[in-house]
Amino acid sequence: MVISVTARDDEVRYASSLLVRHRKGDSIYHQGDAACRWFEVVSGIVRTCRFMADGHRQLTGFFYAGDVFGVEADLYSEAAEAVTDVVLHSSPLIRPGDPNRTDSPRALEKALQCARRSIFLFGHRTAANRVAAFLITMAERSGIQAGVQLPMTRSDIADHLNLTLHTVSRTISDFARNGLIALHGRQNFRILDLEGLRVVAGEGPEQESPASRTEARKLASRE
Amino acid sequence: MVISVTARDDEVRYASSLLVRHRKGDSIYHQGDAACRWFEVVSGIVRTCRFMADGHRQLTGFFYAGDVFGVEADLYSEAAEAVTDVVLHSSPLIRPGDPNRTDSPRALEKALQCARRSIFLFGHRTAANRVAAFLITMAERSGIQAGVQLPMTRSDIADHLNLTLHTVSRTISDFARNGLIALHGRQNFRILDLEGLRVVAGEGPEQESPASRTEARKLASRE
DNA sequence: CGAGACTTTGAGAGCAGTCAAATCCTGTGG
DNA sequence: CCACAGGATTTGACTGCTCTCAAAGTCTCG
Repeated sequence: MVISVTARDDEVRYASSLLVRHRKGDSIYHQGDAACRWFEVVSGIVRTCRFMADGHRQLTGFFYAGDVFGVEADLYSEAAEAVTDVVLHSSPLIRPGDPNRTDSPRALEKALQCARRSIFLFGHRTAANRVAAFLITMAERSGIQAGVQLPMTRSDIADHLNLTLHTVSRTISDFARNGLIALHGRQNFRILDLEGLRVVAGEGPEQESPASRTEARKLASRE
Repeated sequence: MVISVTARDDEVRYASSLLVRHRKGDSIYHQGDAACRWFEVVSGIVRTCRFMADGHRQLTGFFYAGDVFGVEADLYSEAAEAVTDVVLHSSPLIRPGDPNRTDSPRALEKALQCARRSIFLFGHRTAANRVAAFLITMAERSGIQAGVQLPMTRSDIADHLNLTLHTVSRTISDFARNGLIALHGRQNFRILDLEGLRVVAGEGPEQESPASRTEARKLASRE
């Protein structure tokens, strides 16, 4: 069942369930829109972002197949955009005349899981910590070790990790120089040394000795 | 209904609902424990924290009266501790012989709301941004403008904002010197200039001009 | 092949972390 | 009631990591 998202009438708006397609770069909903539907990613990748008063962008999450976004109470507090071409499964949050939410606990749990993942990333202190943790997460989510895709731009990654795109770029280049990963083009990499990457992320076996932290820093430092 | 939390038998463990008391500093559950119950704060304040492999602590959230924590799927991914003496309302996540979760969508929504608040804080770039946003949040949650309590230590705040306790202390002192807030002892403050604080947080009216950012920096800078 | 966007790299400045020490509080014991 | 011990907080000096500003390089799409 595929219904164009341009339809506006309530019949479609409140259809219990529909599939929606969006092209890369499209906006799915805007920050401040009335929150009437929630989404589950069928294929492709979505990003949610919030625009701050000073003009800078915070990227609150990336959503892959199976992930849930748009579960909000009143207004969407963040925008959702398609990172790649996407297919979404969309359901109403509230039906007309029915004050009960129709989002299942399962959807909420998934949304919570995604939120926790974002919080976890921010627990890492340095740029190397955060980028390493991000790359590991990407590899785990894609399920493959070789040929992991990074479909988002460096700028997206930067706004997600609260760094600048320069720092992200430098750090990724350093990882490649130090043999932790191998880059194949801009948006494709392979992890060469998962243990080393975990140590740089601050999640490694880490003997708790001050020496090992110095070690991790050396690995992550340029040259 | 008050039942001591030291009881271990299943009758209590799976009681549909009970009140629990904890003293300041007590651990409510540990990272890695089997997640069998979730909690709603009746009074007092709770913090959840995750201990990273390198020994540093990430404080994932503060929970006030009405907030929900401990809603997790399998194991608790973070520890929960009492910041002050607390009273909690506790309910089982799963009942024996009943594979369905008993946490209501409402509890999940609250947990999600708390998670979003944490993510929001991290969207702020500088130390001044984050501390200002944190203080505003604290004031809003306490509902009062004057005499806002900061029951957690500077170290707690630092681990929550991903800063050091030194930077937190310096920044708060700067705010006081610049007339944005007034400190009354260590754990009590009053907002003197909410608009100014919002500007420093990067959430102010902010004319979008480069000048205003410089302005905010000056306000936040020492001297 | 060319235009444009995205990415990489470099140099310098500024902000936050580290190390160190002084000061302030709080609870305890005399 | 006061002195004291211990922890928490504040402050200072310095280092180093990340941001800013700038420019060159690379990839993609028409």
